[in-house]
Amino acid sequence: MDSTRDKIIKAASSLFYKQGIRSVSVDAIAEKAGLTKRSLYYHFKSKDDLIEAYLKGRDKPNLDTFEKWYEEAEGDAGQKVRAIFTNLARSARSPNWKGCGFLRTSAELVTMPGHPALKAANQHKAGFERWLGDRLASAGASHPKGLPQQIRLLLDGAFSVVLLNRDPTYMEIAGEAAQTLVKASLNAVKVSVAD
Amino acid sequence: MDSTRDKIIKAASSLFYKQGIRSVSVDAIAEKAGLTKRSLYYHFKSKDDLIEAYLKGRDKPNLDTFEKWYEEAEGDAGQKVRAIFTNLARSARSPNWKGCGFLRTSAELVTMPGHPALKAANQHKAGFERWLGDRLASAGASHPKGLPQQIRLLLDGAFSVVLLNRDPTYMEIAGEAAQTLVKASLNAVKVSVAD
DNA sequence: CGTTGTATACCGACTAGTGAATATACAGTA
DNA sequence: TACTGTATATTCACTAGTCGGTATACAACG
Repeated sequence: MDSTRDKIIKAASSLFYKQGIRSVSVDAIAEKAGLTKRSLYYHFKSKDDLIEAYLKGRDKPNLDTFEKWYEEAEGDAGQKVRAIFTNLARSARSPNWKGCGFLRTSAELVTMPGHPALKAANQHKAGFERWLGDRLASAGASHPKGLPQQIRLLLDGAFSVVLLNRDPTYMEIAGEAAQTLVKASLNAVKVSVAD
Repeated sequence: MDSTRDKIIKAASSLFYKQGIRSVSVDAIAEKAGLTKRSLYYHFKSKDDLIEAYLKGRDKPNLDTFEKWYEEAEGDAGQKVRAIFTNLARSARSPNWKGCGFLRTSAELVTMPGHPALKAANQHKAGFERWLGDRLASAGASHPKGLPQQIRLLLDGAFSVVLLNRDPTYMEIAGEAAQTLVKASLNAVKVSVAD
């Protein structure tokens, strides 16, 4: 039993992800949600408000998916990180896959720095880094200087590259690189402990 | 002495890069180019045509800049690759910097797979990988399996991340990671030769 | 005379957002 | 039980403006 507000967010999210922000009209969202535009404007004060709600609503589900992929993977931290990319590669093979909604929205809203949706996108990505840093730290790679950021760079790079060339192989390549970096970081710790 | 066509491409490129594709009207481009819309449509058959010309026009200049940065850097291949990211970090500190036009365009045109502009973007990125692969190969990292792709992933990742969070530090972090990967690849070759 | 290029003026479709009326649900009260 | 007040939620019809693209005309030039 979705509230009306939830129905609107669902409709908006689906359309925004599929087609982008500017190319989706408020009319289209209202129609998909099964109500008139005027009703939509009763629940949201503007289209910008809707964009923000879209990204805020994707934060937890996305993070939960990463968490699940990481947990159910076998092996050491490097292999578990790599598993995220492997799973993403599988997703990317679906024709419905359209890259990362956060990144695409940020590309479209360059003219609006400070837009609340961009803040939400930033918080989501920062949350991912924090989560990854925690996992890595508890795996022994204590204080892996810049490692979560490096992996995030590979992840967001893979999103962008595969969106452009539609070759999910790049997702696997990014996964290999991420595993290499984790391994290098663990070795560095081992060496410094041995000294 | 720019031809009318060149003036139009310049105006379009400037506006597209600054504001994105959909948010720029053909009227605005015509005005910036100093002619009427009807004249613009004499030289280009559609806005899509203009988008394609925009990206095609950016291919060589961008590649040349990378080439220059690589050549003028000191040190081994790893350090030269890293220099590209360092230079990019400097660019990214300018308020006019708006990420990678190819990537942003690809994010905006998700609904138009096969769009000629997307093909141009793909060719540009493939050209970058080829160029990088050549440099790496002649530096001794012969057939560095997936290395140019990995570095491209870091590069495009850095474009996307810095566009979102406006923190050029990530450009440097990507540069470090790229250097690490080059070094690891060179070592792997050394080891396999020693065996 | 014909080709190339420019200008004015316009088209139909679509845009985000709003004014004003109305339907629905539920509280207090006689 | 029946009436009334009020907040919530929804609808239709509309505004004022923008969009990509075009019909028509005409000027310059070889």
